[in-house]
Amino acid sequence: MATHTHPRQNLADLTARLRQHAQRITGPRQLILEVLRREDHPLTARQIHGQLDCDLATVYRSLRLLEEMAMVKRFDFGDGTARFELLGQNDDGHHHHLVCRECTTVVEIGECFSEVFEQRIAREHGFADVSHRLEFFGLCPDCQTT
Amino acid sequence: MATHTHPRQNLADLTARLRQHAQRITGPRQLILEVLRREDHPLTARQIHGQLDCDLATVYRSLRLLEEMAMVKRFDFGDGTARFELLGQNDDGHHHHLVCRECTTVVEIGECFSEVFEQRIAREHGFADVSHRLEFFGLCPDCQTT
DNA sequence: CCCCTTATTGCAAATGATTTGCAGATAGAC
DNA sequence: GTCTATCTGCAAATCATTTGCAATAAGGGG
Repeated sequence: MATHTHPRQNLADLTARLRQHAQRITGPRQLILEVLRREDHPLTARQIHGQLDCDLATVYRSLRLLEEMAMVKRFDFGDGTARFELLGQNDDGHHHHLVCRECTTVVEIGECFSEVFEQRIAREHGFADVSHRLEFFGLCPDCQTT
Repeated sequence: MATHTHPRQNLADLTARLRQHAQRITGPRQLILEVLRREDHPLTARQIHGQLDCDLATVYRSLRLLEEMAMVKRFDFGDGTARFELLGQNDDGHHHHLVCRECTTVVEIGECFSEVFEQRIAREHGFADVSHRLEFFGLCPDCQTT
């Protein structure tokens, strides 16, 4: 589970998962899943909305729902805009990214180095249920030729 | 430089540093430095403004200036609100935090584990000038008794 | 296949953090 | 003290995200 995989799940499975939790299987919800399914990288609500034909508010509402049912994971690259990735079954989606400061190209980083430290930090400070958020930033090969 | 220190710098030094870069040594700018100087933890612009008597916009403008001159460092805990900490001289301010998900109590984490990985990740993906952002989240001792 | 109830959508307005335009205020050089 | 460019305060603008509400549609029951 250390490696980040993109199983390219089929829509039927996704719909089934959606059905387990959500009240209604609606057009917008399926469309959002379709968009996320064909992307390898996290998308903003606005980017998703751009490939769809429904209200932006609906995109936000659906993403929140999908996040609550652990079908989607929210990432934060510190630019004030949330990004979303589809999660596989039984995947907690924990992984990291390497983001280009210039062009926002995203590389998925499968491994996680900080898990070991989580334990120690939790113990040292008496915290429970400790998780972490780690993202890398730099200049991608293309953007270095400035 | 691995440990995060709070030298509690004196105001004269801070003002001197401010003078090196900024155009004017103004009241608001000195006040903001004073507020940050007596806090051990990152503060939001609003929190700083609460202890001052100047416009919120001025606080934002000043923080931006101080950040540009590396006297202040901006942190992002993923809640949509930036937080700021005073930096010591020649301190890049790189360190991490352990934040309580309930009460937002912040523990400063001096050590950094990810530096080693930065190098490798940069090499593996051809990125240059790679940095990272890492924050831990959990439940502090007080908030576990729910 | 239609109906009915309730969840969901679209639209517009609200929110909250942060930024910006502009006219009046003020550091700091002379 | 004067003068001028840099600040500040205030109000309005932005941007991501949320929310109220009336209109719409999903899907269980007949």
